Amino acid sequence: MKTAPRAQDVAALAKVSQSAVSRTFTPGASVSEETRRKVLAAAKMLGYRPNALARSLITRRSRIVALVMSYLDNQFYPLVIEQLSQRLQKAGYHVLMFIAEVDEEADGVLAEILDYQVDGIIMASANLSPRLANSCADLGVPVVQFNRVMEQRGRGRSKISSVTSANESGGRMAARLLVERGYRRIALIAGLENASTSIERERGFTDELAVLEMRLWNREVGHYDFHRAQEATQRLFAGDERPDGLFVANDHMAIAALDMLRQELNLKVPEDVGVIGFDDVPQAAWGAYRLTTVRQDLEPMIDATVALLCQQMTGELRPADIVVPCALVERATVRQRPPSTA
Amino acid sequence: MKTAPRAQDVAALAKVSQSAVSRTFTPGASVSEETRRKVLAAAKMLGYRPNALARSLITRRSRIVALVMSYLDNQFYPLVIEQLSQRLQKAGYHVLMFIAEVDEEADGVLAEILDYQVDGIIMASANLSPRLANSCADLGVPVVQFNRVMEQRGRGRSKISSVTSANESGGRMAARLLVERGYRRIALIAGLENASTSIERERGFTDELAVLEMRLWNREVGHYDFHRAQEATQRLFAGDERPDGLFVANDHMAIAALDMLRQELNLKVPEDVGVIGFDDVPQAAWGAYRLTTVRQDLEPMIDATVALLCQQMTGELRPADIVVPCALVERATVRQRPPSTA
DNA sequence: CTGAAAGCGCTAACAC
DNA sequence: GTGTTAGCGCTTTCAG
Repeated sequence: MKTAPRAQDVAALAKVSQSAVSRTFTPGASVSEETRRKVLAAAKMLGYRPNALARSLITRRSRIVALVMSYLDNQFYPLVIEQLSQRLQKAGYHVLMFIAEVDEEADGVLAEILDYQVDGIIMASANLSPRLANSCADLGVPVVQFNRVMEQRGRGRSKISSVTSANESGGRMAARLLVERGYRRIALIAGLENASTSIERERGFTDELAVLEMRLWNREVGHYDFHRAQEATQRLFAGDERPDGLFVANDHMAIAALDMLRQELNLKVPEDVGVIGFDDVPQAAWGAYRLTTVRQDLEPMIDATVALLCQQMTGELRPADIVVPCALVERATVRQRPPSTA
Repeated sequence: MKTAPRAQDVAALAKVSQSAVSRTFTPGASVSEETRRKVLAAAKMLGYRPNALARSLITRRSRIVALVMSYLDNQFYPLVIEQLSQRLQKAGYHVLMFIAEVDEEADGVLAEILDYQVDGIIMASANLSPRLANSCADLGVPVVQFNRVMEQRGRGRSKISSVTSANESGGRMAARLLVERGYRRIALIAGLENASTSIERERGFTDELAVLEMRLWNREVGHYDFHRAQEATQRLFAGDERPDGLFVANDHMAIAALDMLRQELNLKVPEDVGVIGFDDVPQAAWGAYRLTTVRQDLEPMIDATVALLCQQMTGELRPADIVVPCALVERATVRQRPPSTA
């Protein structure tokens, strides 16, 4: 267990100064072809690679980006991790992962993140307190929230960026489809009361219902959790006057609802009740579900997130809020046309 | 955008030396209650926290652990990420995440990892070349492979650790169950030809079949991929003499097979064909599938991984290979008793 | 283009 | 217990 070779060692072997070694490993530094060759040869011999920590200490750029997440049981987020890390890796950054407890404000973890001098932070499905948003801004560490926005949206220039899909508009689409297909007693399962995604989807949904001169039949909260969504479904369908249409704030819960509806309550979907989810996770397309849903377009969301963060890290851009359109994906949990008896 | 306060600044404000500041932030260093109080007060005023990079440079311990993964579409791995990061966080480590392309050897990414002076490496569902395994060992960076073992298993003292479940024994269980329940034309869908999980599960399965004086009816490779598993299923059931029992190397593919069997081929499970998966991912329990499967017991696997790594990082332990038992989970894709006509 | 020298922010001897 | 000092491995002036 020998210790790793240092620039000094390479310099000695190549018979050049240590700074020459540094320069060969610094893109865009001026070194003669001759020295570069010697250094590279010596480096290869020793298996030398620059110590990223020491480099960061002096350059004040760690090339590390923190990614804060929760809800990994919702398959949407693994996809986010996968794509984000790959894109960030390609851009020359490395990802420090933090799992935040669901529903807690991620403040504790954030202090630790900052200790590592990260160049930027991505918060996905995690809430950032305004206080910490400020201290990040003060330190010049850009933050982009993914799929979440801060409470006082729109009020004044926010200091942190966000990338979300058009949740409200997605909610509207769901409402329109359900009504158009002849469902009349329409209920909703919300996600988390304090999550902007859930709030916005619900608002869009109920607003559009109002436009169509209908009212929400009933409402329960599923906390973006599989089991709790099943309980919510049960409660929704416990009374005599059962709903016949259901909008669920995400696919993960919609699938839970579907299982409950079919296996436990012996209801037929889409005949007895129509169901719409949100996200379009891979499972929504699985043969046993074929869930009609509102798609969040992951790729442009990732693109925007990485672009936004990178530009802010290089100081090219100020914080911004980006909204990516949603699209309705019709599969088999909403009927194709209103029942002829209607 | 002010720059972060340094220990120097705190020292000045508290009217003590800079080393006093360092000591108050070093657990187990000797500082009088008096100084400690002054330093803490000053630190709070300025919002000081030690720079982890600078600290690591000198202590030669970064408290960073690298986690290399792929296959995030298999829900087993998001769970692994979630649990591992939480446990590592609790142990005072931070997680640098890398997504490796499926099927490539993760050598490229590993060099970058080592640049960051990580204290340890966990490779989950990713293959490490023996060459790099050696260079990690040389550098004194412990590696534990999660759910994968190196090719030349058993031969001499390996330099890196592994945590796996008893894949072979799991495969045997599957074979026994299928035969016991009267299935006779038994086929298999393998994962990846070069993945130890797939190889071992298959070996256990066919070996046990042999013990029971049966032979594998047919075999296809699904590459641990949803779509390719569906194609494999199609091929398996294309001929005249269809299999009536199917062991699939993981749940992710088993679900794909189930969809294909029921939706496309109009076969009844478990009547026409019995299906067994491997892993027991959350989706296997979903109402629409209720997949009979071999459970990998995640918690003890995580425990072992974290314990192993931590002990090796502190030098308490040499590399080891740990194998966690599997358990059969019966649900609804294998019939309860052999058909009476048999 | 190259080497010498300073120093990033911190910890760890070492004297006192 | 405390301050002083010497680096950790590297980048970056600054002369030459």
